Amino acid sequence: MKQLNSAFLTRLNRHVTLDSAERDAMHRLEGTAEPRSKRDPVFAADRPDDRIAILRSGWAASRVRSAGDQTTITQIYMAGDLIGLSDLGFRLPQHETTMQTDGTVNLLSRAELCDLGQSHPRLFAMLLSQSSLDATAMNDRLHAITRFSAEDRLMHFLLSIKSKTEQTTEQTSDRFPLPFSQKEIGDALGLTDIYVNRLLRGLQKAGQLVLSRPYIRITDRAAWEERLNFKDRYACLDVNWAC
Amino acid sequence: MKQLNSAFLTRLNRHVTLDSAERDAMHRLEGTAEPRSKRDPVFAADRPDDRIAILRSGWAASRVRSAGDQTTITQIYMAGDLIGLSDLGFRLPQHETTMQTDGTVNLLSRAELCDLGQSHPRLFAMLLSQSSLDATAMNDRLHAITRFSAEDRLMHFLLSIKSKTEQTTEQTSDRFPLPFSQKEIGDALGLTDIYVNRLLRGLQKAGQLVLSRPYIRITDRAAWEERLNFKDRYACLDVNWAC
DNA sequence: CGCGGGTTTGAGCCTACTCAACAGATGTGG
DNA sequence: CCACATCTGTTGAGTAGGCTCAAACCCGCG
Repeated sequence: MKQLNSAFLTRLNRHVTLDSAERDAMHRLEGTAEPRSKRDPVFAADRPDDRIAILRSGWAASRVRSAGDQTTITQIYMAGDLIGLSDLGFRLPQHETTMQTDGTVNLLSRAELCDLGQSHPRLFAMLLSQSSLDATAMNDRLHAITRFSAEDRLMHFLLSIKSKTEQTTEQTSDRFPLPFSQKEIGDALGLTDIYVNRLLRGLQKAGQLVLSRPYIRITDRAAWEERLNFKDRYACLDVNWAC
Repeated sequence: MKQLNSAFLTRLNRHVTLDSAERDAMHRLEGTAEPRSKRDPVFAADRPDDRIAILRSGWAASRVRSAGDQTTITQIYMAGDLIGLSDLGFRLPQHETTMQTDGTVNLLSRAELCDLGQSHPRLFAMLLSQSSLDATAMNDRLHAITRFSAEDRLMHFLLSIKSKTEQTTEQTSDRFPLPFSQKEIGDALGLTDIYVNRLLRGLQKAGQLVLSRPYIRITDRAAWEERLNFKDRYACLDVNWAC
């Protein structure tokens, strides 16, 4: 299979068929890929940046921090995700986004984004769809963190990571990567690293989980989804509404 | 002061100056207002609805529900807010949105939204800005719920409601409306109604709060903002980036 | 070899929950 | 207009889930 040049398009490709003009527009837009190492900021930290990024490979994460070591991981990005949409309404980035693994990104300015909106409204609609998907996933996550027990929260987190990896890569194996320390998982779930550890060990001991760093396998995914009433939003995305 | 016809424009008006063509476009788009009573769904529940709504007056709220009475209020909307952006990527609404007070809404189809994008890209950019603002507020909220103590969570909630009301109405009084039962506040914060009650009474007894249903007054707002390191995102919105 | 980041385990504690009961509103039908 | 049902708010007593503190272990790395 021919490797598409655009990570964003690769993602969309399973939902719509694009004409060649649209493909070309995206390719031109994405330009060249910049490498980033683990822990690097996605955007250079030194200057006010009005750009957005398309993550081409690797994982990234956004954090909110407050007094002391109070940290929350608010977003997790994988190949094809758009980074910086939530900063569009501000002059300065409100979010701190760093690479979670080594990877590459494409940077584009808001002006380029605008041009896209006018010349290819359908692509723009897809962008909106994608961002609505993120918002929906966020709502689900908020609900899980707000109302679930610690164990259910952890399960929900793992299921949603798994769903998202499936959106990105063609992969039928149950095994999927989990490039987070237990502390970081805690920061995503509102738990202590220590408690995350206990939960993981517990699940592993109960045979529900196989942990082989940095990979993980959920033994009986269907049972978990049943138990949590998990909805795979990624699976029912529909971007064919553009005029 | 002349009352603008568009709730969305009224909101934007403090950030940008719009030309008359843009105003006209919005007015045409919004069309007529439909009344809704408290607890009514914003969108008619019976048919798959591909529309989005602009809330013209009153408050609305979105909920996520899971097994039993596990409910989370994920979004709170006030006059001028756009409802349904997070469903754009789906055929069926993923979110259950109901009126929190009596009010009125304007409904528009996705097709109309698309037209707007092409004919008035600047308005579209503002729409994106607005939605990025919501996403940012959501991230802050996630952080608060994830890492704050119950009392801090409640304070954060009240501060953000207050900030949002200021965005909507020109109001210098410290007093602001809080059209939620204690159970609903709990659903927004991940707390029990009983515990919300204890917290509210405690704060009131400590003189930090004055409660006169359905209004509330924060006695020393600055102190709270200091304590929580509260950032008023609404205040620093910048929509002047359209090409 | 020492060092630091991540993981693992134990013991004790506190925050926020549960259950229960009642008082006040609000609303509804006769 | 009252009687009844329901929703909301208030308070008390007891419980437990997830936290804190502390210490060890593992592993890669300089």
